[in-house]
Amino acid sequence: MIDAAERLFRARGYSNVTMRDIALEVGIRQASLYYHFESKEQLYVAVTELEFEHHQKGLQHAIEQDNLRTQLIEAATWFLSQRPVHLLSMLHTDMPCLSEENLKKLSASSHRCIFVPIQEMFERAQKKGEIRQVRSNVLAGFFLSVMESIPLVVAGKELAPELVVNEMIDVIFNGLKP
Amino acid sequence: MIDAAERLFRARGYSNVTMRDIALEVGIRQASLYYHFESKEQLYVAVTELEFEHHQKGLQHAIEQDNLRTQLIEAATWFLSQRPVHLLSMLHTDMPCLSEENLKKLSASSHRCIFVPIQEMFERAQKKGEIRQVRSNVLAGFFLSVMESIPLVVAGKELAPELVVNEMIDVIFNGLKP
DNA sequence: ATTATCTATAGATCTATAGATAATGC
DNA sequence: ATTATCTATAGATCTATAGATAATGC
Repeated sequence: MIDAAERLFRARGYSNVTMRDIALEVGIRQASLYYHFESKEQLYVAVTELEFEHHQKGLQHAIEQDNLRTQLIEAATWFLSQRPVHLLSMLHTDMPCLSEENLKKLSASSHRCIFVPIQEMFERAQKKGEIRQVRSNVLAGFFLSVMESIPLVVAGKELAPELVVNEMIDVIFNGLKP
Repeated sequence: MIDAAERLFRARGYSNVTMRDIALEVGIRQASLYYHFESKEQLYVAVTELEFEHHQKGLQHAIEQDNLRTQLIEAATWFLSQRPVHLLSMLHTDMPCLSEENLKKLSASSHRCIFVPIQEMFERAQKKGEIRQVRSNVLAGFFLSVMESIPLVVAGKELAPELVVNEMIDVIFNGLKP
């Protein structure tokens, strides 16, 4: 049930999924969903929060690596192994449909579970002298937005996502200079 | 009218804007919109296509620069001077609400007007030996997705977008190596 | 005569609630 | 007795159409 809702919300966005769509996927009637969740909004918030925490756990393995390059590759591998989060779409299109309170809750959640772990990878690498000083929040946004764009860049071509990730991480480290 | 629709669609997405919202913004009644546009979908397509062509024109100035670094800075400056396109959200959340035909039309439009111009900047720079060989479509996706994320990274902080752009372009050229 | 608006409303959804019903566990 | 479903439906939108009306241009 949570899983069906997650799949649909992530694929189409909050407003483009109806309670009927979710019920159909689960194999029950639309009204029956209200026995488990008090509203569509609450269902969305519950599902999305679990998803964020799931990613936080999934990123642990990447964090445990001992150098930034391996950390980023593992983080990218993790994201590619999961359903796309479409974080930018979520923040831009879905969140404003929610109540002020839920918006704050989910924004904080996405920040804590996804943004901060990546940001801290960069910060630790800077402290160890692995990379030079660039605002760590810029780098985290940079990395995450590029992750979001991979499905799009790959779409249509016979191009392996892992290959794109490698090329991308290589650019982050070595730049484009010849 | 086109402008009001564009502002609303871009700010909230196709499904979260009603014809009533647009009419209210314009100062007429909802039904009156149907004198000018045969449907909500057609209005969205018209508005969005104009927007893409507007960006194509705006990117011309960047293309005319004689080295990649200046081209990217001018392109970034252009995007920051305009309402955010939220291209990723559009492609992911809005487009699937349209008919097959309109979806193809707008996908092609966004590719031709926005993606290709950036991609060609990278390709020309590679031919001139300014940068090393990395798949140009990966680089274009890379650059555009990072542009999309800037409003988000900047949000809340007292951080100038231009500063973020500079840091970002510097990373693209020189990498993060110390 | 044409153009651009308006009012009114049909028809389709969508969320959410009320109350009935069947199955399960004590 | 509790749990999880169901049917039915109220109430709120939303898109789009029909037909009336006012203003403009010949």
